[in-house]
Amino acid sequence: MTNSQNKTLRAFDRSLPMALLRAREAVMKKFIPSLRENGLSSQQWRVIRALNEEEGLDITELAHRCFLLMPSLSRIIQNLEKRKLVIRNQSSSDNRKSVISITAPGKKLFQKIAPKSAERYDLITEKFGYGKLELLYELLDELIEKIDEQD
Amino acid sequence: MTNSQNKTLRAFDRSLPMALLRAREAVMKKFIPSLRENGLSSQQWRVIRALNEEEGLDITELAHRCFLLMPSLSRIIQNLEKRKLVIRNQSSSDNRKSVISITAPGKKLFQKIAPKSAERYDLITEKFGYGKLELLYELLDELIEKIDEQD
DNA sequence: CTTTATTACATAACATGTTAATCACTAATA
DNA sequence: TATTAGTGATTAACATGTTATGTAATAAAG
Repeated sequence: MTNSQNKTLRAFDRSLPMALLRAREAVMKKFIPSLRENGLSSQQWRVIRALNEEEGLDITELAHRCFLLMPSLSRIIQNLEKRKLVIRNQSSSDNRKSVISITAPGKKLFQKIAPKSAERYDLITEKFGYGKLELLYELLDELIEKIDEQD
Repeated sequence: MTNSQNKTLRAFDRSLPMALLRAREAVMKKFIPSLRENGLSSQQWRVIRALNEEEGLDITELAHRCFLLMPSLSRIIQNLEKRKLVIRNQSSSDNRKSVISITAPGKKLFQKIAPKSAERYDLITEKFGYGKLELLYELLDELIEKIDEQD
């Protein structure tokens, strides 16, 4: 019997979006405070982290890597730019493009926060189990893959 | 070797929050348009759905069930109230409490949208597999549980 | 009964999510 | 070359996320 044959929708505890939201919330809960202490939102942290991984990314590429929409990222970069954590340069080959790089203070901030992130990740790995975590990643990847090939 | 011993953080494709965010996005992607056609956001839909399941919930309980913060829910209810999709009543036992109920038009709207939601869910179940979906739910629940008992 | 603490909810302020519109620049075509 | 289409990025407008603060009602303590 499929769910659509039920007149009543499955309850929230069997709602996949809600389950994913709750899990995400649980994972990040204890890390957010250390970000806030350093004046960063989780989105700003994603940008800093991406730029630390690879310097000199155009905004479209950055949006893709950080899973942010362009308007959000546009504002975030303006914010980080004012705080001298990132710097913007015009692309020489295409004047429409801005190339964003992390600054020295940005890198310093990253170095300060990164251990907290790793520590949190290790704690979760230890508690939940490495194997299960890998399995979860696999399932999530496969779920996305199957849905995308459908849509 | 634990990850924290690496100087470089794991890349985004091994970031659990990002993986959960992407999965959630994939799941909801094709359902959002049918909500928008009916003038609802996904959060407003959660509220309508919760109230259809059980009428007469106070705002705090509603926030808990919909996994929304009170300020967000406060605005959402004001919005839905203006559109006559829900109605607010003062609690007789406690004058601080507002009891929210779904209206007849609200129910009608729910009935219109619910099949689309169920259809989407069935499609995902079919493509991904019922067993894997159940396994995913279990893993997510256990992840949350383990993290919560830690924190 | 009065003071104090707590609870339920609302509001403020700012960051982000989201869709649409705009603007500047580049590419393609007549 | 002039026109048109496409691309990269920003801005606008509104809903939501998030923390802090305010307010009224209730509960607890004295």
